[in-house]
Amino acid sequence: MIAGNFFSKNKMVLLYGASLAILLFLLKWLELRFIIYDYSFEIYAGSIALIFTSLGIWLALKLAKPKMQTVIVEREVYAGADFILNAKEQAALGVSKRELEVLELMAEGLSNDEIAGRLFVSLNTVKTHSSKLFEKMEVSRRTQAVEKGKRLRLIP
Amino acid sequence: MIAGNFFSKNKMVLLYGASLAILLFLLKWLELRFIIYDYSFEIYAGSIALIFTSLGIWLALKLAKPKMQTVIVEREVYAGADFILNAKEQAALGVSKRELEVLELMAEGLSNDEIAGRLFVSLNTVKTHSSKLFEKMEVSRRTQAVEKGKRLRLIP
DNA sequence: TTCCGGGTCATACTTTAGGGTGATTTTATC
DNA sequence: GATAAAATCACCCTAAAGTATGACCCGGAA
Repeated sequence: MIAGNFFSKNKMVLLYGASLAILLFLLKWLELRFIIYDYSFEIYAGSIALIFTSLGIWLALKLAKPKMQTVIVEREVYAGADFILNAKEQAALGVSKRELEVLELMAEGLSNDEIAGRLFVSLNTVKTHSSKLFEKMEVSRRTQAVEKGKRLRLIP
Repeated sequence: MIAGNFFSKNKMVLLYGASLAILLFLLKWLELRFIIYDYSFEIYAGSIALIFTSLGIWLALKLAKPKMQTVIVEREVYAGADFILNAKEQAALGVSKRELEVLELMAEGLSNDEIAGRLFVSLNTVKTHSSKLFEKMEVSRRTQAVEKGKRLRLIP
């Protein structure tokens, strides 16, 4: 992409040079035909113009180069910071705080054993919590609990 | 698109050529009017150099401008309702359509057996799909797969 | 004080999920 | 038509999840 642009730019410069040369020759020809004042002066002026134009181009390209390296790639930040717990649903289902904690960790994809480690309790305790949670939420699997929990806004 | 670019570039060149011709003619005209090449040849040459250098700079900047427009800013606010599958991630992970279907049903909280019934395939097939899916997604549990799938926008 | 709900833990058991291997068939793709 | 990828299915085994039951502790309410 960048190399392509550079190539096209060079191409442009060359094209410009060619057209300039053609123009100058055309001028020269016209000059020779109609007004022949100073022969060597025209060549001198033309070459000066050519050289300094190319110098200007080169200078500008050289100076503008660092300016063009603005490559910005922005990705999403996974918004959803605005989570408010649906306390009514929680109360309606009779889900306790601890059970909600378990549900949250379930949603993160943790196993019962990992949840036990996270909450500093035994595996059996987590199992008890999850069992009661499933009963209260009227589901039979952790995946269902997570899905329903997200739907009822018990978890983000 | 490409033809258009080329045309506009050529247009630029032609425009430049025209302006160059005009400038040269103007110079010629000035020359004829005041006859400056006798005593101030240096001034003449210097002004030519100056004019054409700035012309070159201007030209180069003009041509370099479209290069700066290649900046693509991708901002996502994650509205929620409009789900668009992240095909890049799917391709990057090598997740097939069928595996995505299984993942979707997993996210709904269905068991492997239920997924098998939904897709009219055997339980073993679902297991194979899920196994490959987990391998590709680099997870080890369905809950993790669902969580990561939602995060990478493979599923709503 | 008694009672109850929440939290803790344990044991035993069943079900589901997941890993590994191998095979066949369909479907693109070159 | 050969090749590769996807989809299908089976069997075996282990790990994890889920069910059932019982027990203990603790703090607040009746």
